[in-house]
Order: sequence, then C-alpha cells, then structure tokens
Amino acid sequence: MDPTDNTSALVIDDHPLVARGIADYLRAYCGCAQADAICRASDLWEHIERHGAPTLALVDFWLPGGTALPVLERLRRDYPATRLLVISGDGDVAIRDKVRRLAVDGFLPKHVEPAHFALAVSAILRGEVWFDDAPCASLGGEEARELPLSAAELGLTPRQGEVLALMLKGLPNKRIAQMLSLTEQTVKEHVSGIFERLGVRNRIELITRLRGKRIDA
Amino acid sequence: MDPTDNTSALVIDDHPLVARGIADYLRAYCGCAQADAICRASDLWEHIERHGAPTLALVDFWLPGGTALPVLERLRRDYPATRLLVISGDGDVAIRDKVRRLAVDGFLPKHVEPAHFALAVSAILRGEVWFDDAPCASLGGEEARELPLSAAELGLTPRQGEVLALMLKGLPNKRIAQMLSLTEQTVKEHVSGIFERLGVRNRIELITRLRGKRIDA
DNA sequence: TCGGAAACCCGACTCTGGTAGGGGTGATGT
DNA sequence: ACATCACCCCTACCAGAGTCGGGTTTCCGA
Repeated sequence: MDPTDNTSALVIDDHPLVARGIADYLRAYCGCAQADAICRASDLWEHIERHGAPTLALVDFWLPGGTALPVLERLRRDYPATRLLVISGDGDVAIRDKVRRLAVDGFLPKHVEPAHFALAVSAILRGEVWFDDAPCASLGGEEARELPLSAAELGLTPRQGEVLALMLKGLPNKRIAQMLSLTEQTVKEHVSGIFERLGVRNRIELITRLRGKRIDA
Repeated sequence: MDPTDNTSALVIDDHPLVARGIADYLRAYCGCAQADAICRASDLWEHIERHGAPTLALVDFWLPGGTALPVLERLRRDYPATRLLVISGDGDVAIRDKVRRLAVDGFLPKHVEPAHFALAVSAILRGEVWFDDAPCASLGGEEARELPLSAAELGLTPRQGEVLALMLKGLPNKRIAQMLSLTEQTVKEHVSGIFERLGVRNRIELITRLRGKRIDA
C-alpha cells in the first residue's frame, strides 16, 4: 500500500464516468501510482502498447458487444503478469464461475462498498485471489430489471393487460381462466386480441418479444 | 459555473463506487460546491431532512427493487425546486419517455462522455431541460446483455444445443426442422430430451426460465 | 336513441406441441 | 463382441393453442 511504488492500474468500462470514478478511487485509496480509464477494448491494446502492461487490470464484465470474455482471455495469454479483476453490475454467480475458469484473479459485484472494494484490490495486488461468494441479494431467480409497462401503453384494454401479465409468466390458458374466474374461451378471445394488437402470432413469439418487460396492473 | 456559489448536488445510485465517482466529478468539473453520494432511497430522505433539498438530484433509473419511479415522483412532489436528472445504464428510449412524463428535467444514458455529461448538468442547472434523443447504439431490438451458455454446461448434447438456441428465438418445430435439415419428428425428439434434461414441461416454461440467456454454438 | 366498444359466453374447427410406441445407423469404449 | 450413446426416422394419439362465427350484457358518448 505504499503510494510511492510503481503500481499501475487500468480500468476498462464502457461508461466513461464510471471508469474514471473507479480509476480516481484506485489512485486515492488503493496505492496505485497510476490508474487510467479506458472505455473500449480497442483502446486497451493501444494503451498497453504505448505504456506497457499494467500491474492490475480491472475490467467490467458487460462490455458492449457481448461480454468481456475474449478481452480477458487475450489479457491472460499475452500479459500473464498482469493481475485481473472482473467487476459486474449484476452479481450473478454464473458470471463469477465463468470468469474463474479463465484464471482471472478476482471477481466483484459492482454494488460493494468502496472499503470492501479496496480490500479486494489490495488482496489481489498481494498475489491472492478474491472471489466474492456473496451473490447479489436482489436477484435470486427473478430478474428485477424489468421496465414496467401499463396495459394502456401497449394499446390494450385493462382485461387484456391482466391476461397478458399472466401469459408472460408462462401460464396456460386454462390456468389463466381459473385465476380470473373466466371461461377458457374468453381467455382465448383476449389472447387473440392481444396478439392482433401487438402484431404477433404465437404466445411464444409474444414472450420472446416482451422478454424483460413487466406488466403492472 | 462559478465554483463559489452554493450549488449542491445529490447522486443516487446503488453502486457506491459509481455514485462516489460521479459526485466527485460534479464537484470537480460542474461547479458544484457540494456533491454527496447516496446508495439507498431511504438514505435519501434522511439526508434531505438533515441538509435540505439539493439544487440538483441525479438519480439512477435502475435502483434495487424495481425502478426509481416512486423516488422521482416524491422528489418532484415534495421538493419542486430541485432539478432532476435521470441516468440509466441502458439508453432505452422507453425509459427516457417514461421519466419525461414525470416532469423530470433531463435524461442521460450512462455511457456518455464526461464532457457531454458536464454539458447536460450545466444546462439543467441553468433551468433548461436535456433529453438525449440519441438512443443507445448497441441495443436496437436485440438485447446484448445475455450470458452465453454452452450446450455442454446445461448437460445437453451438441445437437440439442442447436435446437435449444433456435427454440429460444421463438421458432416453431417445423422451422427448426427446416433450418437443421431434419424431420419435424426428430426435432420433437430433441425437444423432449431438452425438456427432460432441464426439468421443464412446456417450451414456454423453458423460455420463461431461460430468458436472458443465450446459447452459443 | 342509437351506435360502438368491452367484456363475457358457446360450439366447432384446424394446427402445433408433446408423448408413446416402434425401428435404424455409426462412433466409442469396455 | 457387445453395450452405450447420439442421432435420425416413422406412425399414432391427445391436449393445448388459436381461429371463426355465432351470441349476450353493460356502459359510454354522439
């Protein structure tokens, strides 16, 4: 933690403000003499060519155009001395396990406290590994990141909205009918109306199109 | 932009590191005499009670437990003098339109350049409104935020993986058969195998369970 | 007062999805 | 040499999805 050593860090995140903020924090509280923010993978290689490989590379898992996986592989292959720490906005355990297999040195969800973050960084700089096994509390199996849509916004009648909400949960018509105290035929009618309104033919086409949305009554 | 005035800002984001980074940036480059970082909605009200309403409140749209909508409504209602700027990680136009209806003063995707960000903040502090009409370039209709899963990781045979990938796009068995040059019956066989392996009964149950995942061949 | 829209019900039909049987090939490994 | 597994094909059957063409009530606005 001696600020006079020549520890250098690179932060790769597609949000410039975030990358900059983290880089500043690394310089201020983690004993990094140098910490630069980089927003695109292409800039990363250029930066390394010019300034050499950093002591620590801190890369966001969700880089634009998929994931950071190829970037991590290449970093590990071409610059094996560089310590690798992956951060992710959603603390999905699947991500952690996936990067662990790439011989990355650490993984952190993005929502950790700064102090915790500093702990992880210093541990990794000491040569240890750091994998937070505390998954994100908010998302167990239900993804909370759903934009609520009202039935009216989709041009649907209130009743159609209720049916749609149940349909998006994967319920068959029969069970929807039971829940709303309706005949299965009536449900089918609403379903057909929804399809016509949203320009869709199957209910699976509907689900794939509206994935990530939620209907609030 | 006079750093001697008493412009105060609050940054509400569930990622402490990010909130802190943005707050630092506001103090350094946006003429804010005071800029505090807040990570939970409950802390927000407490902070306002103690220190008064800020000149500018900068709130992340994706707060834990759904969205920032109720927070924004309450801020607008109880502290109408406070300028409101919403930022969001995914620059979804639907979000922009949704917050615009709440009489928020501005919206920004999180991936803008810091200079652009500073521009927006100063415009809003001058009393103007700022709604970036440049949607996020990366996501048109295809959400890139999908964790790639290999067929083997799910305990599936390679062929089953191919079928699953097409099934998750909402294709019916017949078209899957055409694409893979198979009989519809054979496709059904693979489908049944997938169901058994993943512990699922319908294909809609499958889709709702694997929403947000992608199968890479 | 007369549409029209929304919600509800019914019967009958077609098509897809999914399961149950049956069988056949080739590659792999014991 | 035999078993196993992935892969492929077939017939048949049944339940669910979705459509079509009827119908009733209620409510709201022209």
